Amino acid sequence: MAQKKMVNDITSMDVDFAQWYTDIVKKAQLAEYSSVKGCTVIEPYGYAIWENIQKDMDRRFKEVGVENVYMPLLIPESLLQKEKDHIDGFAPECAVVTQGGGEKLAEKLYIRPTSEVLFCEHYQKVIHSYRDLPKLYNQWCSVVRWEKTTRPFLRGMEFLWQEGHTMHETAEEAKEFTLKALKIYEDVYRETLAIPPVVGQKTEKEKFAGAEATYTLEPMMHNGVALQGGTTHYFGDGFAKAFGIQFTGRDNSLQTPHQTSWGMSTRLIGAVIMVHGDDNGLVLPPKVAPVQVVIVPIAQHKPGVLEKAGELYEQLKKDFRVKLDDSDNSPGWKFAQYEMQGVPLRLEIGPKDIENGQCVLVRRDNGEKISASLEGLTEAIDGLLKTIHDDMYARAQKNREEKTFVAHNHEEFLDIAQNKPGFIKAMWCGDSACEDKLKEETGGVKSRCIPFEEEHISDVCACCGKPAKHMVYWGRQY
RNA sequence: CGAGGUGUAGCGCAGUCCGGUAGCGCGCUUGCUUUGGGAGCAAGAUGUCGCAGGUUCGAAUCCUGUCACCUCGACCA
Repeated sequence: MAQKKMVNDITSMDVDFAQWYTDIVKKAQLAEYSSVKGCTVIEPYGYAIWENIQKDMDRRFKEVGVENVYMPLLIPESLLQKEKDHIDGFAPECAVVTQGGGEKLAEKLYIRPTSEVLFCEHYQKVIHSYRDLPKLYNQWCSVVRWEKTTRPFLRGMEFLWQEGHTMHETAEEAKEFTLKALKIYEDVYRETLAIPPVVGQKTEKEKFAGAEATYTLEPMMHNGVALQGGTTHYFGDGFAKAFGIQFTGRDNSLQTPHQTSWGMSTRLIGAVIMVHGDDNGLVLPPKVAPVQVVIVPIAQHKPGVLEKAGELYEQLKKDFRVKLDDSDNSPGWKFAQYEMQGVPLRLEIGPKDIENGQCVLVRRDNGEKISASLEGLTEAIDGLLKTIHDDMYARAQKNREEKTFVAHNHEEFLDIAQNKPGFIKAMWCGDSACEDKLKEETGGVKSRCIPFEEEHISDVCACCGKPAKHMVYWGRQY
């Protein structure tokens, strides 16, 4: 970071990245621990970020015809067992209700780890004709997975997410929608969160339990570690057959629909922290920042200062999310506070500024101070927020590029895995045995995805030397 | 679940080895002075020492158990 460290409460990311992350979560007042391991209290400031992400995603879903619904929290064991791969994948990490109203239950109820089977049970009841398709449903809810290690926003026992579940007349249409959902997610990353993820398909070994194909978005954190930050799945008709979902087709024959599901979670907040944050705290993309501009009056007890600050607040709040901090804390304290909280722009207004008909704008992302005329201030701020977004995106992209390495052979692969944190681009034969071997040899480097834009690095697999089928991104993950 | 570490005021810590009834800094409250990078002075308030047992006249301190959190592994969004 070129920027000087001005906030001392936060551990430097170069000293201890994990501690840095925890410090930000706590100091920026995003979340607090609760008395149950892995279940965190999301505080107002953290939740406001989630609400902004939600609004943005929800709008995009609705633009393509997706409708919101709500499914139950509890899943009967028999229902979960209908699709074998699915229960094999999820049962070990489920919380199960065995008692209710003081009585032992005749059938165990699973707390949803994901809701595929509930959607299927419902779709079986409401899909009868090709005229009922497609069904494009989404729900905003929380799910529970009994994780062994937990971290706020990155891995919790309970986490908030959205899960989309769609049914289509043809395999072709379902496959297309799987990619359409992926594109929406990619747009959210780029346009809203200012993060450039690597996008591609999961290998057979890494795909979702019960899916035919899984697509993924893999943003890179500041320290070179990947985060699986959203997946979309094409299910074929496997679940539909297991649940007896059938419809009468255009040719009057009985057919089975084809299915997709896709989800993104509060983990996105973790990604924002670890992609954009610096040693002074959080750095929020303007599109999701709960406060886009904070007004800090200087020498606020002097006549006219608070009045002017109030006027600016009234003016700016028409176009931006603005906060006026007229508390008695010193200006220095306020600067540090809003830097920790990642507010994109700080507006300082003091007696000297008022005399000159200007104010001082300070960018959180690079610390730049700008004297701005009070004339045309709205336009200036609007332009600055856009520039901040673009610059944040460019920095994230640069970091990803600088921490992406090419391995032409096995030796290079192991050397990079050992010495250079980041993504590795290398050829792969398609055999999951090679994935296992590389993971074992490197102590945790796994295939991230087969990107849509593959490059030709060599003719042979970087592990076994057999003819290569794909170029794969590899890396360590949270 | 394996290995290591930490639990004392809202936060960060000292005190634990060698038992004697609780301390520091920040924050908080009130007042005055301050305000362009975490303000100053003065006066105050705040603790079942993670929890449960045990030893002892007496336990933050010794013993046993237990829980939580953090870091590193294995598993996952």
